[in-house]
Amino acid sequence: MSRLDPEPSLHDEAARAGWLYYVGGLTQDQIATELGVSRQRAQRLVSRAMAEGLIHVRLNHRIGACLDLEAELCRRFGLGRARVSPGLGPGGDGVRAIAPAAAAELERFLRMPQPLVIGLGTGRAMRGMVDAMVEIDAPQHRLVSLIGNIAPDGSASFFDVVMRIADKVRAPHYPMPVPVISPTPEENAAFHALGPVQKVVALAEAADVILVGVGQMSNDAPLLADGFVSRAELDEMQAAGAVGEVAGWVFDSEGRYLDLGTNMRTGGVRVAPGLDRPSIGIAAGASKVPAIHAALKSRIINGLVTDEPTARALLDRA
Amino acid sequence: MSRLDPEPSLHDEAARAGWLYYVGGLTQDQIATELGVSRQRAQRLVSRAMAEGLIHVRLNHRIGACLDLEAELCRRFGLGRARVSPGLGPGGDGVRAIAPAAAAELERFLRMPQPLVIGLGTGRAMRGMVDAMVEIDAPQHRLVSLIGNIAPDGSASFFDVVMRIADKVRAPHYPMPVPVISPTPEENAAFHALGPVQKVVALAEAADVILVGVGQMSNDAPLLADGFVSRAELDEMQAAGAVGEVAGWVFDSEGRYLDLGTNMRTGGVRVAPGLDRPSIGIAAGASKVPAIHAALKSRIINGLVTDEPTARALLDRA
DNA sequence: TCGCCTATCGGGTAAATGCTCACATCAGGC
DNA sequence: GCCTGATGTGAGCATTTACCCGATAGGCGA
Repeated sequence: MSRLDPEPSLHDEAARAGWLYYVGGLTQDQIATELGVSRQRAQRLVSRAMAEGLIHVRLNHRIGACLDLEAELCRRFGLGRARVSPGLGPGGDGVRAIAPAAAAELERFLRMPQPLVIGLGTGRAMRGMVDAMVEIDAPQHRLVSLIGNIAPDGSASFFDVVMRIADKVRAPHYPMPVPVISPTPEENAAFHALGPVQKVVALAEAADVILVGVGQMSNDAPLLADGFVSRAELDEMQAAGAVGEVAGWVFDSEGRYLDLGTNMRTGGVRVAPGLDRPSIGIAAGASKVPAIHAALKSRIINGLVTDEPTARALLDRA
Repeated sequence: MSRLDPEPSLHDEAARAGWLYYVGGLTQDQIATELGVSRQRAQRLVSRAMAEGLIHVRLNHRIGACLDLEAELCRRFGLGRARVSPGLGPGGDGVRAIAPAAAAELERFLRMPQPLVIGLGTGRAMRGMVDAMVEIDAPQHRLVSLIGNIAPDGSASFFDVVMRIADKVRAPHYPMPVPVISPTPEENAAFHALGPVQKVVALAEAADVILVGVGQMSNDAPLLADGFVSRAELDEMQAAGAVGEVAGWVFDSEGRYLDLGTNMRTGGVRVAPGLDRPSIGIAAGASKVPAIHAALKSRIINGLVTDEPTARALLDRA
């Protein structure tokens, strides 16, 4: 039936194979016949469709245990909103578990008709969220990055969360044109003195909704791994009680931002504790529990998307 | 089907197994270990999760060939909206193919903030649509059935599309409290003279959006199979040129409603040709091509959700 | 033009999956 | 008390899938 098509692209073919497999329930053998390719190619197309995120799978059932955890999180931390995904077992990846729930949460805001300014952080969890979301037309909103988009080594691949979302929803987006962390406080101040930067900062500070990842500050902190902070500086901040960071801003176990280390040179805007607007953390994983707990305590975040084991650990702590 | 016997723990377990399998990518063996059950049970839970629609799969890529068909359908029939799903191959089931697309279409309307009156037909395609849709809170809308909900044999299982949707979106719904087809025109008129019926009819006639299946009127017409029309009457209507029906109202190959047969005794409201509001047909299958074509010609429907082979057949015909 | 390098292909195979069947359990009726 | 049908369970087995590997073709620089 697709014999008349001039040249279906690889993506088209993969999408079709995935469709036949997951929706149609055909075997890969049947797909191979249908598409006129070998079994092996059909198998590759199917797995490619999945790997490239052409196929979206969602769970349409709220598991009781997760609902209970959500209610308890809301109660214990006074949250406006909590979503708990089922865990993926011992070897499971927290980000993978929460990505669909985070995407649903983002989509919820995107589908609101009134124009919103949506402030966004970065990180693996945010990236997972983007990959899991579907395309929606929502040009009424504005997407603003809370964090600088200039990395020390110039690589920007890590910071395209805002761009990728904007791409999927066809909404205007505002990257923060400053270094994530400048070499000196002076340079950081110089950047922030620029008119265009101030405009983006003002927009970010007025964000109606904030979605951020939460980073931990132990010895394998992402800030260290990605080269934003030196070992010595990490030691200094740890000594001062650092347990986590949101949008690059480091805080202690009570969720108070520190006045030292990289916090003196971090670009972009910090999420103010105790906002009345939604400020939702997207984070899961045993190592992040102290960081999430601190951010919840001081209400840097007033909403949370996490997974089952992390939720349990947070509640055990309180 | 299992709506009446709620088994929360079983559902939870199935949902969890499906989650681990489809989202987590675990093998059934690992799931069995994780959940502490036998592999066979894990397998059954996974397949149950799929069968009961706990797991939703959607294709997040518009295949080029389908987009082309959509554009061509819109152009050729002056449609406001057309959606074409990839076909499912020779043995494929059209309803299964279009269910996700139809669900997405319905969800699009449901997510609109302004209150809508949504008129709905029945049939396998509509039923598939409901099963494929996710739960959304949309209490601002009203769902009204276009077709009577009293079957000749009293069974109502076929007519709970509106109820099921209302269930999923927690919106008020208005069944049409008349027989689908009354034994005599007089009885039908008597029903329609009742105050409450007139209110529902008025609501249905003012519907902002209409979603209907399209039935065919050949010798294996659903109206005959379900006992709404006798063989003799079907013959009579076929002789008069009947090729299809929408919400029980039979029309000829030009999409003109007939003035004979069951049309004299059909309850509910007929979809007026040439409405300016969206009137979307949900239908696929080779046997329905003449019926769909007729409905499109007279603009009983001005939008269409169908699958690839049906779309091609419709275009070949024009 | 040659030769290398990379991506893809198809065959083969071990692992994973789903299906059927025989049996256990249990509630309800005679 | 015993039958009986419905429902669920585990084992075995055929089918299907995922992955490894050598072969091959096309791109690209020398």
